[in-house]
Amino acid sequence: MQETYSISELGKEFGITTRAIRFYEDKQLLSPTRQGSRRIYSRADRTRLKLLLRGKRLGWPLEEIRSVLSMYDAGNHGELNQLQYTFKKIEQRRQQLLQQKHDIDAALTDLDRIQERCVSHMATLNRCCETNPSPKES
Amino acid sequence: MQETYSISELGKEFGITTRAIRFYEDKQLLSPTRQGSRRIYSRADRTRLKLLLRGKRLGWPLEEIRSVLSMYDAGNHGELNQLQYTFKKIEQRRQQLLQQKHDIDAALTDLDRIQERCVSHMATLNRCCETNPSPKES
DNA sequence: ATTGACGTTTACGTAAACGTCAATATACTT
DNA sequence: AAGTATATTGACGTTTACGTAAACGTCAAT
Repeated sequence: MQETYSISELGKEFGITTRAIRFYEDKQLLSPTRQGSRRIYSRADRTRLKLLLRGKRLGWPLEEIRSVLSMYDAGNHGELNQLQYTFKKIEQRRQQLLQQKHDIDAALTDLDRIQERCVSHMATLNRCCETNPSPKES
Repeated sequence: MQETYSISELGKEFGITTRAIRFYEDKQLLSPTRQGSRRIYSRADRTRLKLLLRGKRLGWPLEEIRSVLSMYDAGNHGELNQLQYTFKKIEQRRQQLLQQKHDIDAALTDLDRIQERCVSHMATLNRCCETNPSPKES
């Protein structure tokens, strides 16, 4: 496992363009160090990117992803009010995630039903016009 | 429960603008009947809209939502190849949903950890400067 | 010395998903 | 008849999330 990564390495690993990665930096989601003008990504940076992409798969806009990523940083320090605020924010996020989970379960149930209907209709078609009656081994 | 709905009724019920609803129609996601020029939404139309919004909560682009909605229609009829195609598509969608579910579980676990760290740090703060030592009832 | 791979910034383009008027029509109410 | 509420289409604007060049730097290998 490497210590640092170039921008194109990360791009290849995660299947995104370097343009996208630079864009995320522009939006304050990443902040790699530099060697001259070149970006050097640490393991922590890589993890951040990974989390970012997970957020994307869950359909979050970048702005929300940014606020979630800030929670990862904010859990350890800061003043009492800040921590309480973070705590609350996390609760809200949790509720949204549970809502999404319900939506997923509902969608999966729906897909089950549709697939069943699909199968039974295919069976009907097979009974109606038997062009391919139980193939035997040669 | 009503038989039909106006566009603004649906908008209010689901917390979206009529502009959005018309936009969805423009994109072939809805197709209400008309009374003159006015849109009349049936229960089936309402259900479709509900499914659409579920897709939105899961972060799907409208184009994907359209293809998913078409599965709901396509399960019952059509030729064998069509049904097999639909079947395959459903499988793909199922995989994506399972992926999302994993992402959600991972995110929930992360939130747990952050919150714990939050709490323990708050406890530390309390031990350090006891400005509010265990309030008693008056 | 040049080629090629990789990197940089700057700038303009674009698709998706609506928002925001404006002008107009229809329907009900007072 | 006039006002109010609700509807329509059409056109243009906006935000998000990048894509797509353009023009240039850097370094290693040929």
